Amino acid sequence: MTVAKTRQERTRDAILDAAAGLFLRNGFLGANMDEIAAVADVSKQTVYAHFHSKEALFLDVVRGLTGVAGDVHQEQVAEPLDDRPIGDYLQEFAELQLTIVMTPRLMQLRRLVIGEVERFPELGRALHALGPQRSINRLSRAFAHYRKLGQIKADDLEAAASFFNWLVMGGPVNDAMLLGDGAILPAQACRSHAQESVRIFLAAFAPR
Amino acid sequence: MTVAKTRQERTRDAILDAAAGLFLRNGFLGANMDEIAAVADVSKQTVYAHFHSKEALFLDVVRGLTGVAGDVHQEQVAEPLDDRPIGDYLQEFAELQLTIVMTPRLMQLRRLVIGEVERFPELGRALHALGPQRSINRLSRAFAHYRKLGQIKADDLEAAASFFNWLVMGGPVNDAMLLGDGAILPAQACRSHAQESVRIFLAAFAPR
DNA sequence: AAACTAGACTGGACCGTCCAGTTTGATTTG
DNA sequence: CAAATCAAACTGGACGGTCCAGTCTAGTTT
Repeated sequence: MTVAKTRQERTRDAILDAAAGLFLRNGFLGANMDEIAAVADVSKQTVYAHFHSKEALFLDVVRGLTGVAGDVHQEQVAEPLDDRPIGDYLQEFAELQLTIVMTPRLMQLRRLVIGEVERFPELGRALHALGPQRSINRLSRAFAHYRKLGQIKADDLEAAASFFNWLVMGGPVNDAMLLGDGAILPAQACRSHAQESVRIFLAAFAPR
Repeated sequence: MTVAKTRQERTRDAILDAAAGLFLRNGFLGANMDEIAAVADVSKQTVYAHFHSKEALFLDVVRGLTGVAGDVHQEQVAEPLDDRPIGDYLQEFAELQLTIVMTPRLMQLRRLVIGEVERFPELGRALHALGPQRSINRLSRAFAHYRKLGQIKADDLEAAASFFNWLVMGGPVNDAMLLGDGAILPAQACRSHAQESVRIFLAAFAPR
């Protein structure tokens, strides 16, 4: 287990935690190192002992957040390779996706990265690869499975996966981006939104 | 016409132009007033004669950009109220939407506003209202028309409009947000993307 | 007379460094 | 086993250097 942490590790985690909060709220330029140190309850010198610059700290923070986000998603979404009908699989996928991705923390991360794309383009690429792209890849693999079973009809599976993904996520994500965390869908609405997305998708991609 | 501008107006426009470029590239905190004055070829004092603070200038710049964006869209998208079949209308709508919205300038504006949503929430609301919401409202009205003609079958027209909108825009917009302006679709790809979006939508919402 | 210029200036924020001392926790020693 | 020792980690606060919003002044253009 990773239970026993050294003092160094605990300090480092405290700094990363404090920095995450302040960067997420204030952006890269809006956050300052004195406050990060204060919130982490650590001297400024210690911050610089662990991270040699504000930029390095920022990169570590954001990479950590995107990595965790990607992993959580990876683990929770069920595999398609059983005998469930495609409709059930898509419904579960959509609901999980909505509840995992549509959290204040992840929406703030997304805003932060988007706002800094000019300054840190690699963060945008990383969030893209671990976020939407990862979901689309998973869906593509599931679709290959369901195509063999004759439950779906499509030439370009990745394109189909992308359409389904944005059918589900497009509205909610973009509302949350522009309207703030208050626009995040309640769990109730997620169900019916997912349901209608699945209906539309299957109307277009189910054989017959 | 608005051809003859006073000196004051010309100066003001030069400042707004320079500020737009720098804010779009560097963000609110990343841009500075000395450079804005220099690029506008104007003294700093003059900048402050026209805008009493950096924040006021920023708000004017962003409101101007979102207003123009909304208007251009408003004017160019054709009215649905003729006897074209719904497929043709949707195809044109989608292609226009893609070419008008997916420009570097508008994507930069979107990134800027998203990055500053915490600091300036009203800008997020404005961009939402004049961007996605406006398109969705237009579509809703068109759908009401087509429903009367029996060319579409849906209970909640606004929900249907939203699904169509994000079927078209979801992937492209979000790619451009995270991957930068290089990820903007070439005109060629817009056509087929729009085509497939229309096919999916009509498979789910055309009667029969 | 109104609008604008050039550039010096103020006050404050903030990154990153420095340094003299203290705490922590493990190891060694009596 | 308890006391002494020790290196690494951390403290707290001062400080240099830079950047920048906003003001001021004295002069120029239209």
